Amino acid sequence: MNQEEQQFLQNYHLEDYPRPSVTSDIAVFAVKSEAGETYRLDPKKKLCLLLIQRGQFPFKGSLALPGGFLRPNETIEACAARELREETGAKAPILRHIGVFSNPSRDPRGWIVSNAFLSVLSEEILQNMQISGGDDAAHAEWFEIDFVQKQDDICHLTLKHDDVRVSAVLRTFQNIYGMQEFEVLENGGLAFDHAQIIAAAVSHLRRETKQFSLIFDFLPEQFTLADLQKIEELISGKSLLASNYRRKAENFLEFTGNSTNGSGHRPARLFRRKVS
Amino acid sequence: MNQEEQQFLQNYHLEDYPRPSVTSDIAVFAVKSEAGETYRLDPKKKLCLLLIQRGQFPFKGSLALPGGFLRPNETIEACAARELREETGAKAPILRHIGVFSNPSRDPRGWIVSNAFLSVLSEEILQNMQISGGDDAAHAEWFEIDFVQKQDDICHLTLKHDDVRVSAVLRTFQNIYGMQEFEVLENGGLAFDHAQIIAAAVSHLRRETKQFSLIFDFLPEQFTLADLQKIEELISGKSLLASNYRRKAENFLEFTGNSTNGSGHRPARLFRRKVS
DNA sequence: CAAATAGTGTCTCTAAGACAATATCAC
DNA sequence: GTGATATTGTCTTAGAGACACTATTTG
Repeated sequence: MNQEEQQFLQNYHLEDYPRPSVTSDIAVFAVKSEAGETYRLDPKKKLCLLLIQRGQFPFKGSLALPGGFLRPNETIEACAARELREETGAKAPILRHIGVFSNPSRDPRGWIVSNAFLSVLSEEILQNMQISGGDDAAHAEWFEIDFVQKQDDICHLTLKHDDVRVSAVLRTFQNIYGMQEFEVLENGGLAFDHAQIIAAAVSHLRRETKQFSLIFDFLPEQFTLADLQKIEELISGKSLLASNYRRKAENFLEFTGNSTNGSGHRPARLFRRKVS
Repeated sequence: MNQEEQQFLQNYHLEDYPRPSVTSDIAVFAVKSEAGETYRLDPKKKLCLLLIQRGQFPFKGSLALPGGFLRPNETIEACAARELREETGAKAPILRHIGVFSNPSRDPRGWIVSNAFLSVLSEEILQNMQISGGDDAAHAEWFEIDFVQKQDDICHLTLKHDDVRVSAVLRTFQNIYGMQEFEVLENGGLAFDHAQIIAAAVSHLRRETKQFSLIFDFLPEQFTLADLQKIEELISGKSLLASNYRRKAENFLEFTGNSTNGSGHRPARLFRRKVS
């Protein structure tokens, strides 16, 4: 670096120009088993999303995605991982950046650009984890999520936990630059533009699981083909024929040599993800 | 909004917390025809990327992607479109957000988070456009781009214009969150982390054209199957059999009723993108 | 044995790769 | 006709969807 450049940098002050605040918001998904199974029946499973109840203004008391402000000397991914850990106690093994939400009026506090992330936790990690609200969050909890595209381009997003139930309505369309986007018609009480971010996250998750990416992150190291298929069905919202799914999945799996037992029916072989 | 919330917002000052500057950088691709064709031979075509030569520090004189700072009251997409227009005179019909680059040391001026975009221009638009450097740019020019993955995970990026030639070397890997990423081994004189951004853009462009997305944006409204195939070949770096490509492409096309003529060989039917 | 889930085999249909053959223009 | 590109057809192989059938466990 020459002297002229050093001079330039010394006289250059980023603070002289307007800057937004930057945040990460994280949509964390997991599949949870229902406790109440009867003899020999497999446990029911649900696709869940981690939400916090906001303890502070704005949107105090509303449900929101965990997230927070980018700090100096960290990347946006590190910020997402840190905020998730601080607000919920969850340690994210994977993170996918799914979009930037920069509508100038998206936050009543002012000019805040949000980076949306998608993460996935396995039920195994879930059980060893105590989700807990941090300073900014009154409470973190798993909500059963349901996202369906009704007639035309109208999507219904439903989130349930015990007697708490949130229903948002969105419209999907192509923006002027050719990208699929969601517009919130009713936010159902969700904070900020988080209904829109959740819709984008589900959409992204569906794309990735279909091609055997992200789907393994829902499962422990060893799992059965039925486990894998159930997750694909939960996420896509469609039911599949086991024989065909098995054939397709086999390319991505290797047999561990182990099997399940004590299940009241034929044991299932346990597989793990093939490294390839 | 209740009074308590109003009070909160009045006392809340985003400026009390550290904030980064935020920029957009845009990788604009186009296919350009070579002038020197002989009788009856189709013109040669090249995949090109729009670069500017920086007129200011830092990286004064280096090649860089067009881009600039996010301003109040605009979305990050609007910022990308505006900067592209200001710096090069190009009006982007499409824009794809391809990633956020937030390494704290990526810019010597300080804490700057960059949003990378991908855009595509048709040769038709190209001809009606006078690319011109704006205030920040000494010069905007189209560079023939070549991006190949050699043995293992090493990628070579080459950019050529007349006697100017830039060669960068990158390594591709999965980051700790499971995403494909590029690490710059030699930046070949490109400014900032732009070699990394260009690699991500090419990678994204290849994914999208393969599924008949973005590919039509290179072409005028009416085009022949050979036009379409040539672009797919330029982007993917592989050559295809016309008969097979035709069969696959037909699902996305509709015949206009028109044909080419005066080309010295059998006329080709002109198609347009099927709306479906 | 019955209930419940695991796993195999096969038929059909569609899509993709390879490649041969024919068509049509300008000179 | 020749050179160049456009277009059609066909053979083969790989993969997905549908579905019938067999296998193995526990109470």
